[in-house]
Amino acid sequence: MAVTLADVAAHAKVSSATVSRVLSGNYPVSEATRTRVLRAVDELDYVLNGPASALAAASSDLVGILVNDIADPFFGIIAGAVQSETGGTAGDEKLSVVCNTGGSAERELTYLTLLQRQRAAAVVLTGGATEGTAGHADAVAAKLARLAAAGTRVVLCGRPPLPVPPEAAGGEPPAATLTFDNRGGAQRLTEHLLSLGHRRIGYVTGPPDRTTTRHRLEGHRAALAAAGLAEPGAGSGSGSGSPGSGSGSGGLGRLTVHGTFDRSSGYDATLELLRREPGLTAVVAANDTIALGACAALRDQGLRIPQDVSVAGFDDLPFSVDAVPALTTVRLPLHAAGARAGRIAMGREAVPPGGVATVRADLMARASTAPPPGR
Amino acid sequence: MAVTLADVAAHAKVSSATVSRVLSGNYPVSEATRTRVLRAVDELDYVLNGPASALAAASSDLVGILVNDIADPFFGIIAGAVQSETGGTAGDEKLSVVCNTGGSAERELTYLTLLQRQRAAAVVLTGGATEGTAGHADAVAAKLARLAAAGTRVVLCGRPPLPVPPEAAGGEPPAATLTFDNRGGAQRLTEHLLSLGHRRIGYVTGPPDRTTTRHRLEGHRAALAAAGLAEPGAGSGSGSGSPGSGSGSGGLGRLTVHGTFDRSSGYDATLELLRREPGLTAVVAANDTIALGACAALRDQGLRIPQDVSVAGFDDLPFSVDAVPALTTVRLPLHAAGARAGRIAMGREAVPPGGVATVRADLMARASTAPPPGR
DNA sequence: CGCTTTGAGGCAAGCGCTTTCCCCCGCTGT
DNA sequence: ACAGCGGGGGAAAGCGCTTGCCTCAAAGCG
Repeated sequence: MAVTLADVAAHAKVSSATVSRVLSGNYPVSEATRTRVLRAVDELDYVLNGPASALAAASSDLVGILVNDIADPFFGIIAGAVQSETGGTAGDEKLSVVCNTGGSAERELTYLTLLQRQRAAAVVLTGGATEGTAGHADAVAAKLARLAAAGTRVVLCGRPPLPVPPEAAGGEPPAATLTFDNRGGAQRLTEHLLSLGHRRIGYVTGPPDRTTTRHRLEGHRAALAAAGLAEPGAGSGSGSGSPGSGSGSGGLGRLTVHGTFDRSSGYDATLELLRREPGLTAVVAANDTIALGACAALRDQGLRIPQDVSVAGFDDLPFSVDAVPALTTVRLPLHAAGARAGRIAMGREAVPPGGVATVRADLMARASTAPPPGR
Repeated sequence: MAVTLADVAAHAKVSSATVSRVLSGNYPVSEATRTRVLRAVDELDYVLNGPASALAAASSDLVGILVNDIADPFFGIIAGAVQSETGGTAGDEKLSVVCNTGGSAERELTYLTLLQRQRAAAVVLTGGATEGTAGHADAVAAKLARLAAAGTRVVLCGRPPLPVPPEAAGGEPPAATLTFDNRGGAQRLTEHLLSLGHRRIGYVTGPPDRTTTRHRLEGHRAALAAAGLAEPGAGSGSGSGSPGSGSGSGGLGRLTVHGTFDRSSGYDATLELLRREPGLTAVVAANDTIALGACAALRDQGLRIPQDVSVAGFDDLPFSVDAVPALTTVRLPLHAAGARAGRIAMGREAVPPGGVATVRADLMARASTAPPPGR
């Protein structure tokens, strides 16, 4: 039905092999022939058959990007940056397949299989891995190893490195990893609050089964602990290896409330925090979106920011600087990290030594934090 | 190198045809055989070769989504919604390929060709079509017609319908279209401001070569005109057919300033507006992001919102309700529209009669607009 | 009881490309 | 002038799957 290579070949009076060579460009073809072929391609309006090409060449030009939620600017920015490196650059353009996992390891696995099926050239995984469902995390790791073995480049961006498989401890890491310094950033943020004089600091976390959530909380607690303010009932940030222990909401201190990474949970959690500790002088949120909800809740309670209560977020999404007052937060260089991930995925940049690079997370002190009312 | 169908067949002691039938499921296979095959698939860790399958079956399970900028929540939300319908639902899961066109018709064309090459099952185009580069718009339309002819479902979401090709005036429209009521929404928004008593209303538009920009501006002017306030030098919203006339920034009234769809252009444009007309009592922005920039600019000039100047946006992105004060805007049901586009793309929902459906745009009057200071 | 119907599964022909061989032709070296 | 050589181009063998067609056996029928 459609125009095929053979049609073009006939039209240009050459063999189909020649046409293929002209199109792929990796074989010497005389100038005369090349123009003749190109003319024929043009006249017949020929478009290469991707599947056939991929089958014959045993490679495709698809790059997969797994995100938790594409509607969330956090992921949107990363995905966009990855694309800017993998996308329609003349020459070796790749098509990027963005897959919404919703943060579920199960769907992650599904998509990974789908991408494996397409023989994707590379896969970039972003977002926190869900650790909840025990078997899945391992299954994901195993799948990634298999993808890597099949020649797909695997890059993790903004998630912790894969556990090194015990059997192949010496081998190449199956995935290049760009991990954000969530722990350090969170720690610096809370230190900032402490140095302003805050002592009653509430914390609104993300979903308990995300590593991102856990690492940020650990940083927060480390800062608290260093100031001699360890919360009761909080097992301060220790080993990151043991998933099993409890489904999450146990063991949190009185000033820590779990939420999801969205605005309304930030709103509700802040109300809850206020109920538990009316004398709160600061609220730290696990991300900017939660912080926005926190601001709304505080304002609805008649509290002024930052005069009565300071608020801080994490991520430094574009809207944060426009919040009123401008939000103190921790900047994650999402675009830069995504772009780097994209370059690694394209094989244009070397994998960081050891397979893992930590991306810095800088404190952005802005107007939403100030000394507590007492001082 | 990889496990193939034949390997599975050998392992299960059946022919490869049978394995294929078991996997595709559209052919009667006895229960005993099916389990045997499935077991073999499992044991060998077999993954179908997508390209080979697509080649043989002459169809693929890719859906393309073209957006201007995936990092922009406007597009992120639509893309996410499309995916929720086309994505990993058990059974006929499709992989969605998100392509950032950056609003350039040229890149749009590039991606369309790439998708055509992949024999995509469907393509959803969002975002305003750039009309600037004359030939490209036609080329895009022609390409879409060709895609449609080749069996790819084409859906336009949030952009105007394709011009009906003169030759095939009676035929099926090549694309199903979901178009936002930008003109009507903008008109209602400006009417709202007028009814509050505003007369000196500044307008910050988007890029001049987008239909979205134009339609919103037309609605704004229609409202102005109806109130007897037509701006000098503004050819009030008339025919939408003639692209050629001028590259855009001519013909705008004194109170209209062009920007791009981003925050900083909103900031700059608002400053410019203030310079031109210090007595301004309201600023209408072509979208929420611009409005945020406008708010920042006004605030930096010591003006209060809404007591001194009212501000309104368009789109009702999630952050708009959290702006301080909450932003008056026009709500576009992005998620619903995207989901519907996805369903149409999957062939699960009928194309609207005539091929075109208009999606409503409702005024959301919030705290950022109030009567002007005089009254 | 022999013959037709029917369901399950095998055979093999491609799908449209890439790529390995190989050949042909014109050029250089001696 | 002839063997040698190298570059441009053709023939054809797959790549791994889907599917039309056919076979075979068990079941249904008169």
